[in-house]
Amino acid sequence: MDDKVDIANDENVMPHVCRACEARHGGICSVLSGSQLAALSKHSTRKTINAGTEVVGQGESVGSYSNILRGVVKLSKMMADGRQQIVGLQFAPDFLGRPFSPESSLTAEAATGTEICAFPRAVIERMIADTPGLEHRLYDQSLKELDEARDWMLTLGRKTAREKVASFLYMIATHIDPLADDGSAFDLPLSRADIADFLGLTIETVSRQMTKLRNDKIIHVENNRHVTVPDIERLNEAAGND
Amino acid sequence: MDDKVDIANDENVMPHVCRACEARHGGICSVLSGSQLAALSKHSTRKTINAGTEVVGQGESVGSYSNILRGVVKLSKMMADGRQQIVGLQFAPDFLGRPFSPESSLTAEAATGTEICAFPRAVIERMIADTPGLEHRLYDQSLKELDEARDWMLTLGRKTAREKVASFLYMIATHIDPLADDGSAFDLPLSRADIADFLGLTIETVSRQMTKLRNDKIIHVENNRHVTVPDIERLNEAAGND
DNA sequence: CGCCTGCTTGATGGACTTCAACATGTGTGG
DNA sequence: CCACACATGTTGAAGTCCATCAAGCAGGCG
Repeated sequence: MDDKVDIANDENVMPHVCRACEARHGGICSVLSGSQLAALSKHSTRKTINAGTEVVGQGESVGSYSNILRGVVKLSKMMADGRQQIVGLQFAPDFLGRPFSPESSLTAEAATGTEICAFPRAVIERMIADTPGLEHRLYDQSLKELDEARDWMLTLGRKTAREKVASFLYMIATHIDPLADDGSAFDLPLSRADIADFLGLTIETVSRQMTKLRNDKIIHVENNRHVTVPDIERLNEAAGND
Repeated sequence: MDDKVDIANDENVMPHVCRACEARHGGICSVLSGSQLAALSKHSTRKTINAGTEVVGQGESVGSYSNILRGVVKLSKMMADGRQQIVGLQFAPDFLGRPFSPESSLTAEAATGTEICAFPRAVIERMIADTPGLEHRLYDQSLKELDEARDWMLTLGRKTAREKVASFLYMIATHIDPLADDGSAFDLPLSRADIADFLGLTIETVSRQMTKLRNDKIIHVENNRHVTVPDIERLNEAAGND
């Protein structure tokens, strides 16, 4: 009844759906006890989201938070006249949502086919209040996102189009395939239009810089989406990071 | 001896230096008990920092965290060839430092004459571990900074030079003088060079856009630093926020 | 096949940078 | 007190990078 649960016993309480879940390793669920997982899973729903579908709209009130189980979610902001900027990409097993804010200041949209595990706002917020470890885990993610956002500000403000495109490719290469010290291949999770919105460029400029990087043998492209990087350090140089 | 301290008694323990301190209201110290303040103040040192002096350098290991008591601190990143981007501005009573990271990925420099209250890393980190309320307060600030960084990414990536300068002026006006619904006057905390580094522009472009905004009667400038805004809504429009 | 969507390539123009000169203010030393 | 250097900011002219406008290409699908 109280919270002094026997650990072994507690583990047995862990819901079936959570046992094989990716978010248990690295996601916020990794800091929850078996009984907490059980409580949470009662209110959670898994959803599959097609590429291009909006999860949360800019200015909408937010009813739920989620874990990303698979896929890539893009966070973007739009101006009244339609100009758009992608301000963040989130990968599994990131937590999706802005705690303590009743409405969203940005749009979250699936960039690829995506699977999420959604919980009602109130349940998560109560659990945050009760579980310092959970808040710590969320704080850690927000610090990571802040570091990434600031890195990206340097890219947006001071890099050339070529460096921007190279920076984007380098970021994707290291995120998708974290252990690729040398040689790396991946599918781009974003269309040219999305890449342009991420880099503050136009589609045409992105395309042109991609072909230039291809001509310079820094990348190799197949089917417009599949990229191989023979020497990741050369790409990093092209991105302006020395 | 233990932590069950009588509240009234606890308040009496509050150090003299903290009683009149701005950081007790709104700063992280606002969530600490009197005895915690006492423990912290034993290790704290007040410092006055002249404009232009570096507090922490990019890549340096960080020995201490601080509260900003007065002034404005700019956070910036620099590329190997000297290109620079300011990625954040911090005002009193913000907390200065990146918890859980042994070395800084950015440079912190006083933009104006600044006063800080510095604590050793270890003391703060131990106190964070013991005090959920403190971690929550820091989490809150990092969420606020993340929101600001993402707003700024839209500005850097998608706005014109005129809109960028107007956005900067609007941001300063609302930060310095939070209750100015209509009509507002302030001193710019940043030089033209700093503003350019903040906006991803050159000094000359900033200067030109300032004179255009002046000619359009959206702002009025005295002595290059003192700005008055007759109608804050017109400035907000010029910034592209409708 | 025809139409669509996503991507590439080319030609032109414009916004911002670069280079340069000039203005203003401030401190220093004769 | 003026002469001078130096830092900060403004203004002008020329050049460059990227956006815009426009056409064409390749793959998917009714």
